[in-house]
Amino acid sequence: MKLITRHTAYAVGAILFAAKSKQDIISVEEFYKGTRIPKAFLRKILQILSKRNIFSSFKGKQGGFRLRKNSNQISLIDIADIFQEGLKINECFFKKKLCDSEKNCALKKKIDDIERMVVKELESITIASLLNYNKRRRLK
Amino acid sequence: MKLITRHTAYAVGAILFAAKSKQDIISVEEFYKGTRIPKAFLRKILQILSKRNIFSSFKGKQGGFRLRKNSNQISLIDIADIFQEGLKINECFFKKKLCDSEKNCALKKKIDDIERMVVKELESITIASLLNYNKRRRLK
DNA sequence: ACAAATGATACTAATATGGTATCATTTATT
DNA sequence: AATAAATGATACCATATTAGTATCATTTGT
Ligand code: FES
Ligand code: FES
Repeated sequence: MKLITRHTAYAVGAILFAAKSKQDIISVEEFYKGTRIPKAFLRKILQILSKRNIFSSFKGKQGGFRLRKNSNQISLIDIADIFQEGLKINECFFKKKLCDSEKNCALKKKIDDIERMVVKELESITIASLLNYNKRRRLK
Repeated sequence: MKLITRHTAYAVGAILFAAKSKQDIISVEEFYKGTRIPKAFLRKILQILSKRNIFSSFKGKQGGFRLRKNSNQISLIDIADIFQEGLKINECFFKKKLCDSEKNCALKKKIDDIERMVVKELESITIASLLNYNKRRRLK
């Protein structure tokens, strides 16, 4: 079904790594060592995340990225929004005819409802909640 | 987000059309007139739906397709299952490393939960419920 | 015999996703 | 001042998925 794409998942991976790290500024190289996400790709993702203020970035020697928000202030929906254009609600699946108008298209209405549910769920999943999940498991 | 693809939506359109029609056997040409879904494509979709026992098909002159199930016995999940391979639950988004093992990957767990929710919702949307929705609107 | 239908299947086109490469710019260090 | 280590911007390529067309074979009513 692909609720999230690899971009999103990788971004989450990078953010999780940064959130766990005690280091302040982390370079792509270091992210790579921690996550094994292909370096060039990872870099592009981090650049985008910087532009969107999830990270701040520092050029030049000793440069890298610093997580800019607290882990409970970042939710999956934020990340998915950045990388998945399609999060916007779909338009008419048909080219009319099936339903008199898009406004009272049963299929569209129902699917839109589900999408809204999914969005709400994604909102509720924060980076912090992911960290916690892992921490809890580790205790057992 | 694309919970359903065009294949699925078209299939639903064709099924709705057949369910509403008083005609018994309907040819692709007639489906086309009713739905304006591209004929060749529609035909392929109907063929697939026949193989999957949603329609029975009749070759030769006066042939076509007859809806084989009652409209409350067909749910969106049935159709989506046929046309969207990806309904199966996703595998690891990464190539390991981020999480120790796929079994206790927080991200995957949470996304899987949402997917199961979506599946349940799709199950609850029957062709009959779509027909009803439209009927109800029309009364106002 | 023929025309009107579907079956099977191969092919093409468009789009979205995933990923790489390169040159420009900035900055800490020496 | 020179250099090396970093990101910024951006163009490009590769792959997969989705969407759609075309064609030949087969069946069947008239
Ligand atoms: S999907 Fe477009 S009018 Fe129903
Ligand atoms: S997504 Fe694969 S181990 Fe977490």
